[in-house]
Amino acid sequence: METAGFAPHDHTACVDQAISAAETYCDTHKLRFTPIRRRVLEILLEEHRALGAYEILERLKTEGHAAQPPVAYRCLDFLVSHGFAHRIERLNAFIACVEPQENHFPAFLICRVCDSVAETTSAPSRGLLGNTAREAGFKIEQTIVEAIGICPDCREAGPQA
Amino acid sequence: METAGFAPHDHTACVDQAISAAETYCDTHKLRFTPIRRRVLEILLEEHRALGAYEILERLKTEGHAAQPPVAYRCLDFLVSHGFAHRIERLNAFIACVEPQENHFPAFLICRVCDSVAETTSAPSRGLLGNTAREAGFKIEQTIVEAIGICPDCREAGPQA
DNA sequence: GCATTTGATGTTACTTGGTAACATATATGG
DNA sequence: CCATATATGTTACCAAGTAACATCAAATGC
Repeated sequence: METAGFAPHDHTACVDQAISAAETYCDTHKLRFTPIRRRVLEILLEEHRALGAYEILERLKTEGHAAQPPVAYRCLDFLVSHGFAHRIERLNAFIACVEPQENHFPAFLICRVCDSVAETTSAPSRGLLGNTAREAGFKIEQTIVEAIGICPDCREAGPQA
Repeated sequence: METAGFAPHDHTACVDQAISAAETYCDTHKLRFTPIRRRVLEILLEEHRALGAYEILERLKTEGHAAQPPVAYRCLDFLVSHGFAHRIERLNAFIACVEPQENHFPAFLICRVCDSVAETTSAPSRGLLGNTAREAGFKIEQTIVEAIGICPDCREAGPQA
């Protein structure tokens, strides 16, 4: 399954690398990278697509973890608030960050046909939006940028209008 | 209640004007601006803030309309798909468009303290995001841009961290 | 003007997404 | 090793959204 960058790459290595990067980051920032938090991040990395909280919960359940909704949401809150994962508002779903701690202005390309998600960057608060906000006295803390459209694979597969 | 532009204006006039603009647009485009669609748009315009579908439903119910969820969602789908209203993903809510048919790249400033929403414009698909998408072969059809932060009123009212 | 078709509304029943509140366990700092 | 903070487990709920089907009204063809 290759959806995140619409291009192939060595997936096993990217999972391992991301996990150990997260481990290192948590060590140096005195965050607790507990087994269940780690496991949820692994699931997101392995699937390499946007997963709903309840999908994650299902996987945890089959693996013998406690699996009431708050379990998943708490892990996801941790991962999102520390930049290891992102929430995709349009899909009510979560996806592992491809560049943790590096990119603080993530933007997403979301295919409306297959729901694949690619992460990229954008800084709308530096442009028109930022100016407007400044003039209005609104202090921007975070931006959500999600582009909806058709990914290259679905485009080739046929016109969906 | 002044939340949309963080600045005062003549609200009664803006409701009337928006409704008759919608009416005219529907006439010329052979769309059916039915009583319930009109009423939902009026509610959004009157409240002048982001409303959940179920809040709208409550109001319809007290006014004697049918009020099962699909009633609200269908009206909202109509209003959104024709540009009379927008969906605020972050809030799972809907708000009347301030510039129907004019601005096809809406962006929103959302106060995380009072949930007020201001509409403005942004065109991220013209910048970095657009370039990345083009290179990847992703065809952008719509963009969601929502900035989270603190509005001027809440900022004055006191520091909320 | 009447039948046909198309689009809108009404209604039931259900799925998915998210959280408050509280009990329990596990680290970590004195 | 005790106190405190933080994380996990669990119950019970609330909020958001939709599929499917019945009914109704408006436009269209004849």
